This record gives sequence, C-alpha cells and structure tokens, in this order.
Amino acid sequence: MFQKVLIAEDHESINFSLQKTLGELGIAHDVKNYVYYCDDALKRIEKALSEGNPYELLITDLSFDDDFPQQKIKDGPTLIEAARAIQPNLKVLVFSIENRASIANNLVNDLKINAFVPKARRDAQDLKLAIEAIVKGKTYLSPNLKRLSNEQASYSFSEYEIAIVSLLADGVPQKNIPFYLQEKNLKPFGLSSVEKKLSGLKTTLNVQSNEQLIAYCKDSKLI
Amino acid sequence: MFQKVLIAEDHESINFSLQKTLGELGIAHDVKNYVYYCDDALKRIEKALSEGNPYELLITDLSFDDDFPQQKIKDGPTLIEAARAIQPNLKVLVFSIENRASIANNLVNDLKINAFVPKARRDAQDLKLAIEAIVKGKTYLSPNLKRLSNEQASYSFSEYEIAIVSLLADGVPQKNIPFYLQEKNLKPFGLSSVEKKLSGLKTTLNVQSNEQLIAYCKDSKLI
DNA sequence: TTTTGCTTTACGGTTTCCCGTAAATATTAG
DNA sequence: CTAATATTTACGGGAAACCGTAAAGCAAAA
Repeated sequence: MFQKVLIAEDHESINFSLQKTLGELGIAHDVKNYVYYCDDALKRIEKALSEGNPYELLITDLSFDDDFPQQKIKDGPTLIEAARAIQPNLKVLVFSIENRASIANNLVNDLKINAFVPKARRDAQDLKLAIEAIVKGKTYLSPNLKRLSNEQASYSFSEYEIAIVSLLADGVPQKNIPFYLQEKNLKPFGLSSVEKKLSGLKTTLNVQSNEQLIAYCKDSKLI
Repeated sequence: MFQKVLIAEDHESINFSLQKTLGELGIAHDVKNYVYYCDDALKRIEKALSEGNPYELLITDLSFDDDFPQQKIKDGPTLIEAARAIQPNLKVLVFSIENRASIANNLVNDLKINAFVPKARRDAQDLKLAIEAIVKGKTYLSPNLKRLSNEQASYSFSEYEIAIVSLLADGVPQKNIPFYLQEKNLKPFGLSSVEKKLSGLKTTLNVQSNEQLIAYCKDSKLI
C-alpha cells in the first residue's frame, strides 16, 4: 500500500472524507498531505521530491472553484500535467463529479491518469478499489461511469466546428459567420462552407435544426 | 444544540463528512441517522415521530442519483414536502452542489427551508454556521451563493413558454409547433402567437436568434 | 506547364422564418 | 344584446436559411 499520498480537493467536506478513506486503507494521516489549491499541490510535490521523499499518489478533483488570491493552476488536468512534468512516475487518481466515460477515457489516453472515480453513491468504496488497483499497477475506471446514449455519436468536434457553433449560440446570424471566421483565421470561411458544415453536423448528430444542435452541444458541454 | 439530526445524502463520501461535522458540533452519532435514499429518510422521520422522539433537523441534498430498486421519492424538494406534511415543525437544511442564489431563495420561499449551504470551499465551516443559525431560529443563506449576472433578467418562464422553447430544442420546426401545442392543450397555439411569443422572449432576454435563446435556456437550466 | 482531383466558393430556387398589419374571435362593460 | 376592448389568428412581403449544382481555386503529380 502507498505510504505517501497527496489530496488536492477544494471542497472541505470531500477533502475530509478522502482523509477518512485513506485512513481506512492504512495510509498515514498528515495535515500537510491534503491541500485546497492546485498551486499548493504542486509546491508540495516539488518539496517532497527535492527532499528525496516523493509522493506516490496524487488524488485530485477536475475543477476547482475560483478564489482569491488567484491561483496559477486552476484545474485538475493542468495540475496533473505540471506534476508529471517534474515527477513522471507519479500515480494519479481523479475524483470528480464528472461521470461520463468519454471524459474519463480521454484523461487516461491523454494524461495517462491511473484511475478515475466519480463522486456518486458508494464512492468511498469505489475509491478503495481504485487505490488497490493502482497499487497493483493497474488502471482503474469506475464501473459507475455512465456511457451516454449519445456517446456512440460522440463525434469529436474540431476547433473549427466549435467556433461555428459558438458563434450561432452567441446570436450571430448564419450569414455573418464568414466574417467572424475570417477574423479568427479559420478556414474555409465561405458562407457555403459554413452551410455545408452545419448541415453535415446535423446529419452526423441526427438533429433536425440549429436550435437542436445548440441544445446538443450545451448538453454535451462542448460549448 | 440539536440532539437528533437526519442526513439524507446519496454520496457516501459527503455523507461521511456530514457525520464528522455534526460530531464536531456535539451532535450524537448514530448510524440510523444517515441514509442514502429519500424513501429511507421519510421512513425514519415517520418512525421517529410515531415513537415520540422526532427529528429536529433534516439535512438533505437536492438531487439524488437514480438507483435500483427505484425509489418513490427521487429528489430533495419532494422529500422536504413529504416530510413537512407529516412533521410541519421539522427544520430543514439543504446541502447541494447548486450555488445559485435564485434557487436557494425559491426554496426558502416555496418550501420554507431554514438554510441553504452550497458544496464549495469551506463548506464544513459553512455548515456549522448554518446549523448554529437554525438553532437560534434564524434562516441561513450561505454567503458563498453566487448571484449570477443574468439573474437581473431572470425572467420567470411560464409552462407555455418552456413548452415552446423545449420543442425548438427538440428539433421541431417553428411552423410545426402549433400542432404540438394543441396536443398539449396549451394556448394560444396559432403560428402567429408562437412567433410573437418567441419574438417577445428574444426582446426581453436581449438575444438575437433562436439559437442564442436555446443556449440561454440551457445555461439557466430552464430546459 | 499541364493535368487531375480535391476543396472551397458562388449561384439560384425553394422553404422557412420574421414581422407588420388586418381580420377574426373572445372577453368584458354598459 | 350590443359595443368596446383585448386576444388570437390569418395573411403577405421581405429576409434568412437550406440545398443541390456548377464554377473557381488550389495542390500534387505527370
């Protein structure tokens, strides 16, 4: 079992229960090992590393509430990247309210996280299973993750497509979109191309109107 | 201070930390006083009442994840109504991820809840302040609630307006909306009336297109 | 350079949306 | 019951969106 684990979680109440769960796994309890800000987390990782007693596991949330003073690192993924940059062998467990399997998969693929556990019913037990799996060198994806019905069509939007849809959602008339695309150096920017792209998106996602397309994108948190 | 408090919270980890916070306030710890389902919560309230030892305070979440077996009561507001129906003097504290002041205010006005605390930084301290305020007979609205910028324009949508906007978001062409409205016995259902209503909404909310209107409604969680 | 194939843009016809006005219907007052 | 008013619906012209096709632009290969 791990001896040295760092918790980065801004919500006081969840931070508490993480401590309790670690305690039940026999992991030593030290007030210095749970922090409420990403910046503090990175500092601890640096310090522990320089002292020759590095952390073995980082448990972090994905999103952190803004607060004063402004933090340099504002979310979990950025923290993970920064931490791995100075300590590549650090294991990472993400504990988040997010429960979409696609998000978890992307984190495993892109940031090579070792486990993803959503905040949900029986999440404390879930955490224990995840930590035990990591100890054994496995990657753990919680069975509580929800594979959404629209995930089959979980078409990956390009920057170009997101730009168009965002403009629509901001109230820009379709016929004016070329102007804004050109401003952002995105091409093709012709009105015909915009029309074709929107038409193609609607076909791909099986929606009938621009309105439904916007609703879909909002639901998928694409925009 | 309260002697008998019931916790209704489906997330295991948050349930744990609530117990810890209550303990720090000197409230007795009993495994029967924290439940993971609304139905269980109501049963406990009934039982305690019939035994002549009723709960003084209910701490509940707003939304509960679905689970098997299906529960009769599926969310916090419904639980609060049901509980107050059998025990009108029960104090209620809502502890939720929701942090919009408008939602909290509506709960205070409609369901007469006694406190609202959002899950956030320092939420454990916030909970203590809330409970102490309730003990003194006060209503507590957390200072961490966010008064959104669009809240000034937080125009209250009628069932009729939500129906129209929902149809649009479902991909129904504007010209077919009259048919669906008639099916739901909503009037006026003439196409002209629909056009006027949408036009009026866009003026009121200061948006330029149907697409932006849908985006606004999704952001405000109206649909 | 020319050819070939692909991407992007332009164009035109049709449909839908938008919006002002007028007609029809419902509601209320006298 | 009639008149007055408000609400709802119908209509029509103009703008925007939609969609297929053709032209133009561009890049790689001959």
